[in-house]
Amino acid sequence: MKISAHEEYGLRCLVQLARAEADGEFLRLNQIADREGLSPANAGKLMWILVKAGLVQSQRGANGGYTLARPASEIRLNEVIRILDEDTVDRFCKSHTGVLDACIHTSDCGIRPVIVGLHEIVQNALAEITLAELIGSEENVDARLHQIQKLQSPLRVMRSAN
Amino acid sequence: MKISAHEEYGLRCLVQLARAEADGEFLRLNQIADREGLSPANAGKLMWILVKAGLVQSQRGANGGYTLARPASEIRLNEVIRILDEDTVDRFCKSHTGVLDACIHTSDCGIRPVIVGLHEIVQNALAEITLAELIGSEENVDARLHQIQKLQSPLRVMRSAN
DNA sequence: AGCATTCCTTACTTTTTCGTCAAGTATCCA
DNA sequence: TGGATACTTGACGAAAAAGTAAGGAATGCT
Repeated sequence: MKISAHEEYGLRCLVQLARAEADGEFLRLNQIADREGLSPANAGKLMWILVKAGLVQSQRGANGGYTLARPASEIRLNEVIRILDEDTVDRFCKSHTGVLDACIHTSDCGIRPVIVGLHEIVQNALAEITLAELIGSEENVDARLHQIQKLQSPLRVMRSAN
Repeated sequence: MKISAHEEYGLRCLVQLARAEADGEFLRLNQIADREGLSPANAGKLMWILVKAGLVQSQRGANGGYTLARPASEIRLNEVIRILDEDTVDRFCKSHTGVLDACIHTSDCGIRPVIVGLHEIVQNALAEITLAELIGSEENVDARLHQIQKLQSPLRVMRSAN
């Protein structure tokens, strides 16, 4: 259970665009790549995925570049992760109805709901965070995360008393 | 953000052992492999990881096989997933102190806490489920999952009113 | 119109992960 | 003690993911 390179780097590129959002300026591919320390070719592929999904807009030619298609405050991380996943997931489950009910090989054991439920939990947590919240300091983001997480902790506290 | 083949299959093999727990019987490699539809060679490798981690015990020779090292009710899924992850994670972050604070390349953006926090949320959710709870019907497991998830929902309900 | 800039697209290479095989070793039973 | 059973372990090949490279297409400037 870990996030892929696509997800992490794609998200980072989006954060760069969110930072540039205030200026209303376009960010060139080289700028994005430099700031995240990855090759222009690689960043280009990531950006194309995000463009295709309608999350960012691109402008070709001189003075071109990338910019967010919507305000950063209206872009939630669950959407971002879902888009960046699709590339790799599509092959596995061609028709992913809803979440991914059909992906898991049919079996009579109780594992399928675990996998599906786990994804739901992750998606719900990600839905609580917007791109705009990621451009602040690390402390703020961390606090936000633990605020979300705290809604989940009562059970743990009760149990950890044994 | 998805679970790897190691994680899914390893977990399934453990569920098989949990089912056999009541009989106090050992399960041979072939039995496990047959019931989960994977090759004996593959299942063997998974089982060895679990043996090495101390989660299951193995008995060699005639009448040998595998059995859980602890009661299924005392094995939580977060531990299982962590063990099955380690194999692939070790390469990435040699010294994973605590969760995985050092894995993420040092950067000044706010993404690191997102990744770390996300893992914490997943781990906490998994910590609420034991192996014993997975041998019931799918409906029960599903209900258990949504019970855990519900602790997280108030925020979502508030927001979805816009 | 022509040229420079920048994104777009496809194909290829490398790396990592997944699964298989076969030889090795321990245990039990007759 | 000998043989059968069954786990152990390292090496190998295939498949998928990640990253790279190069030619094509659109845009703006002079």
